[in-house]
Amino acid sequence: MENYSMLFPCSNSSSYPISKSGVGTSQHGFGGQSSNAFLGLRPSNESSGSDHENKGEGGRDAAMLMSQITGGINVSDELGGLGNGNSNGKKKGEKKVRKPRYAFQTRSQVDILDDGYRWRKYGQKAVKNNKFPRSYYRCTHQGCNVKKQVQRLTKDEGVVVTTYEGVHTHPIEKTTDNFEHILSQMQIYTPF
DNA sequence: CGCGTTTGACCAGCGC
DNA sequence: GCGCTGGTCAAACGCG
Repeated sequence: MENYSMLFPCSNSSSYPISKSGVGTSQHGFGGQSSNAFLGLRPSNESSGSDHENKGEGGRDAAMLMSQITGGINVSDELGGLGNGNSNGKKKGEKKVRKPRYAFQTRSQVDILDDGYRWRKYGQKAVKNNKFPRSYYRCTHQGCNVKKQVQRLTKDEGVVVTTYEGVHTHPIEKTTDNFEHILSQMQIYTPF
């Protein structure tokens, strides 16, 4: 994963100069943890197999726009009933099916990128080797189980790493005029 | 009052 | 087996 090709090589957005220094996250291992890839994600090629959930409403999904960075990793199955009464979040005996995750980093003053969807924060954790906490968000749309994690890099406080998990099953909720602007800030890497 | 955030606790996976 | 860490829950709280 050392080789991430930049799909959106930071256009010359004047207001948000992107330093190439903070780019090679994989080299630094994201705070020194696993050398695998983004946030410990592993690049894999089985993502194609998960098309049962990849129907992204005509590609409006932000994660799809960002294109895939880290391949599908198997997370906990349908995420469905984690906690609801069911003590065991996972079923025994069943192999866990992970949803593909898409990670990208942006240089932004704010942690929360307004990608047009409504997110509800459901957790925050201090991460090892990182002085900034990681925030966990879930899409508030009914039936949509998309999650995302937002974390700021210790090495470069201006860089925010967002990891999407899953694909939205509904159209975008509000138009984001500044979405292009966000895209212009984005640096995306794909394992090739 | 409804919705979203905060925060501590809990649980499971993984490495040693 | 134990401890660490990441991920999630859920009650309390805040804000519009």
